[in-house]
Amino acid sequence: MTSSSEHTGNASTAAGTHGTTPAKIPPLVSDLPFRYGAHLAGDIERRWQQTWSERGTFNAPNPHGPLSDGFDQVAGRPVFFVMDMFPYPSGSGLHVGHPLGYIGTDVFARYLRMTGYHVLHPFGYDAFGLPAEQYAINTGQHPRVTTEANIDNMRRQLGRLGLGHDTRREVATTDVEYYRWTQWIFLKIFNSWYDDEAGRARPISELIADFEAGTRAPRGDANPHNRPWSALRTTERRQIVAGYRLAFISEQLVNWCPGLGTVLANEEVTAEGRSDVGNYPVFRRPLRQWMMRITSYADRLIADLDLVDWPDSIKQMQRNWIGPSDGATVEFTAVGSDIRIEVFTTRPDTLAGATFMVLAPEHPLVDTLTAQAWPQGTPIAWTFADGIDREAGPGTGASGNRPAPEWTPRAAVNAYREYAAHLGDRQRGTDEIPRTGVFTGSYVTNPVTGDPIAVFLADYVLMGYGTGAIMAVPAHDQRDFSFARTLGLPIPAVLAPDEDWRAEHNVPAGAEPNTWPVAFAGDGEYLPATGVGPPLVGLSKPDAIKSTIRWLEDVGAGRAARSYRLRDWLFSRQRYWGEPFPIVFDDDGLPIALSEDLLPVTLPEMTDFRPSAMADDDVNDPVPPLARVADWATVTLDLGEGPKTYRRETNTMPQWAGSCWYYLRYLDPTNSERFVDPEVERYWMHTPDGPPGDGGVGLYVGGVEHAVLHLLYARFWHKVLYDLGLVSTREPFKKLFNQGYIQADAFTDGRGMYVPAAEVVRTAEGTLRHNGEPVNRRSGKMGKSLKNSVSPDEIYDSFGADTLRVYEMAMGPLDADRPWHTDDIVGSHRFLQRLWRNIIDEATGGAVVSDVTPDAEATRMLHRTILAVRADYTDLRFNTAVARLIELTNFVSKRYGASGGLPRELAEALVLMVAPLAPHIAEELWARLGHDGSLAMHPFPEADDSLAVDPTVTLPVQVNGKVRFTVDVPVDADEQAVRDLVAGHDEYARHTADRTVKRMIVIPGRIVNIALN
RNA sequence: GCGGGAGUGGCGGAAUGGCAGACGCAGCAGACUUAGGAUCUGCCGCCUUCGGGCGUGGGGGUUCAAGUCCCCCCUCCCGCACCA
Repeated sequence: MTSSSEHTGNASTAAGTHGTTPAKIPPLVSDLPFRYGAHLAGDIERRWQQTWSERGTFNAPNPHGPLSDGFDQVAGRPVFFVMDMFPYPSGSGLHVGHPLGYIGTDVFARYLRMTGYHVLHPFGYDAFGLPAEQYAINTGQHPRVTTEANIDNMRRQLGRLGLGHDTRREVATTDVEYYRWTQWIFLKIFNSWYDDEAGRARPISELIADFEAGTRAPRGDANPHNRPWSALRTTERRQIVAGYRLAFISEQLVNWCPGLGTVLANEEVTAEGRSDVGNYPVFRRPLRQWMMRITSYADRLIADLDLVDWPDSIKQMQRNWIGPSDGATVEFTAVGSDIRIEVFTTRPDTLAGATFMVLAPEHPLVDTLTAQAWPQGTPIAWTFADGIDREAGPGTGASGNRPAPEWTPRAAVNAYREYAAHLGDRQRGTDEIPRTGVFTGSYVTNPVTGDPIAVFLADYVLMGYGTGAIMAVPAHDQRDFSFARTLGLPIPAVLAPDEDWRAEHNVPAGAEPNTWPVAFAGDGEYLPATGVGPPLVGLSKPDAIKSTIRWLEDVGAGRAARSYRLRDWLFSRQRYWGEPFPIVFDDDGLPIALSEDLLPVTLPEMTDFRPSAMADDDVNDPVPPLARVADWATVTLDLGEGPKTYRRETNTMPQWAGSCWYYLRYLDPTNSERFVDPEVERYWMHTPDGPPGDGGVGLYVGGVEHAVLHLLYARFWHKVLYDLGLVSTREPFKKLFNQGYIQADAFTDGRGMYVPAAEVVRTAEGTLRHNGEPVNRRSGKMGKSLKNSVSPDEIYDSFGADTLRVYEMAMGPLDADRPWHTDDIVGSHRFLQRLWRNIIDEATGGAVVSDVTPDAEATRMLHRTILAVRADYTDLRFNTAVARLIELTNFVSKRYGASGGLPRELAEALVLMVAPLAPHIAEELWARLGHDGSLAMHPFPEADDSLAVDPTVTLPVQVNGKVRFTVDVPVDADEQAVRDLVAGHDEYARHTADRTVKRMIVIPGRIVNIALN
């Protein structure tokens, strides 16, 4: 799961005295052998990491099966599954921004263990896909080699952070034993169909059984043969069934990226029409590709967002991405033939104003509809709308504005389709986009008015949305309006604009719509209409829509419909480094699923695995690298009909496939019989008290960049698995949390190129320079492209991993972006140093604690801190937890620093509370305080509410809302006692002299406010 | 344009409607020091005639009391964007 979106900008965030990246900070040295510094921290951290590893401290036993050793000791505990979005093993290693979320989940998981939970916290690597393959190509190595090396490096860097993962469960999506199950799940999806009536996926065998039994007939659009099932040939039947599968091959207009040599999903293409990976141009072209029918789940993907505890912003992004809109389909019949064209509209109420129709250039009926000759009186403008190259096209004619005789509708349509296919970048713009299009020479009949209306092709109608055709109502839709203006089409009004709109656009009442500056898209009064449509005058918009839909259904010209922005998921890639499909083809070209016992289909070794280079305008079908492995691409198998030669599918699965289900494999990573044991799955994924089907990963932390990619795909797969009874919860991730990004100053030179931030120096005059040249500072997400990365290794060496952990948690709320300042880390280091010095004699290394009972104030401080820190950890507010712990540490060092050491009770509570944040130093202190073993499972300190309260409280006294003085009152003083005390105070007399006291408000334990006139 | 989020000291950030600025960095003063980028102590929003006044993007409002709730506006960030 790779992020490639860098967000830069906001140069002002880093203004001020901070910001320059300092030279490397040498480790702090000291004569005292047991002073807590980088050296000692490194020593402590190495030892404890080794101890945890040897003892398997963070191994979480399963209820049964191979990983169940030690389950008896945790049986009966509440269960919690904490998970990070696994990384793609980048070649450039980690920077300090990467582990932010990993530290967060580790702190949380460690806290949960100390509060009695049985915690599963695994980790893994998302190692297939474009970024890994591009890296391998760039370095001239095999992706398996680079991937393994990168994983090793990341494991080492993360290992030094002391993350408490159950390392036995580590998975990489590229492991054969992992991707065999990815292929297995693909087969489950391939062998399923969506039963709209049941509202769920079902095995394809049940559909076939229905067809066989005659209890269900194939849908009309799935059965072009128009014969009953019993009369169909085997190939025809297979074709029909293929049209139902959730994974299917389809010729679609896809995003073709010659630069990467592969097609891409919509989600992988930027708004600028370029690839998310590599920023290459992307073109639309029709290709036969694997698709996944995610659109069948559109409603459930929206509805079930109500089941999960996710940030509202992410839920909203998913809703927007799925983008449901309600309306109707309306059928128009062609004039002079019985061809029927279906359009989708959200405004059936404006049907009477539809004066033309527009098809997407790729619409399948275009050829059929294109006329032989231009109808009499066709305006010249309709025959070559802007966009067709007049210089090159045959339509220019000698005079330059009159079509030549050979400029037929066919020629115009073909020229326009050619033009539309080569539109690269999506044009942006907020206002007017130049409208282009061409007349097909055909007319259809408006079912309400009975008028013939012209059918155009225009690129503003998209094949992928609705039906790929629209009825154009220029008076009430801005796009149709500007198209009508360009081509001189009529613009009759269905609704009268309201006064506000007329005033805003300076339109007099009753003005002709073709004098309006823009279309009126708002709500207004319906005008009396001619024709046979339903009466709408006086109705509200929703009622008019309902009324029209009822009318359409009555006359058989349409029905209510819902359309989605979401497209089906383009699931194949013409690349090497991905999961091979468990699919072969026979002579009739229909896909055949391999049986489960033929899994895994392993990726063949290739020395030249690069995608076939293709020019931007090459219209040949791309040849995937696997197609070049001849002895792999064809295979002889016995699939029940005796040994036959088959052609393998040579595309590979997209990067997202492996990440769609890895959370399930963590649960049972060594299972060779199943993708996950059902009992183990229920144990970890189930929410004990929730409704049936409720549950999911207890906490899932990752970046916001996956809001509509991974998180949508994974939910889709999970729902298919749920429908098939293979998992027990409706949603995969119960709670989602998005950690922020670490920002860092970046610097550009005079040419606007980034220069390495580490080499920028601040001169004596305060200007920033690189190699003597002045540079500009801006801020952006830390990363290679901005040349502002800081490696965690540098920080480990200068301060230790515990300091880095505390710093990253203290910087701010976990979900907020925050700027990295190496200068600030020293504060976190000082905190740990002070904690250490409070307990350890820096000369001898021995613990110095006393057996005295903490005094009342210290006890109060301790119990208040326990209360606050527990709440902070529970709610992932680690920044305020750190602040509380620093406060307590500072307090006890002042109170007990000069005496014979901290009271043991205080020291131990402090160590235990710090442990989730800074586990190595905490373990070391715990050991030096005389304890055997790890504190990882030691109960977290409990607060006693009664000890946390102060017997007297200082109440602020406000006069007219401003604090003027304070009074000390017993904590249990009643309101009257407080009143008397305040009224008798000297300051009271001073502030109320010459004034009338209107009221005195006493909020016991909180505040007093005196309201004067 | 549509949808979402955020504006608090020099900086990062705290504040169930109840003392705005916890905690950290930076800064200032002092102690200990050959030394300090170590440690310790204190100060640290702005203005001030030292009474106090002003302060959470701007303007209104509700309230005894508003960073917090309501209305209007401004700026910035993120997502989507010809989706009929």
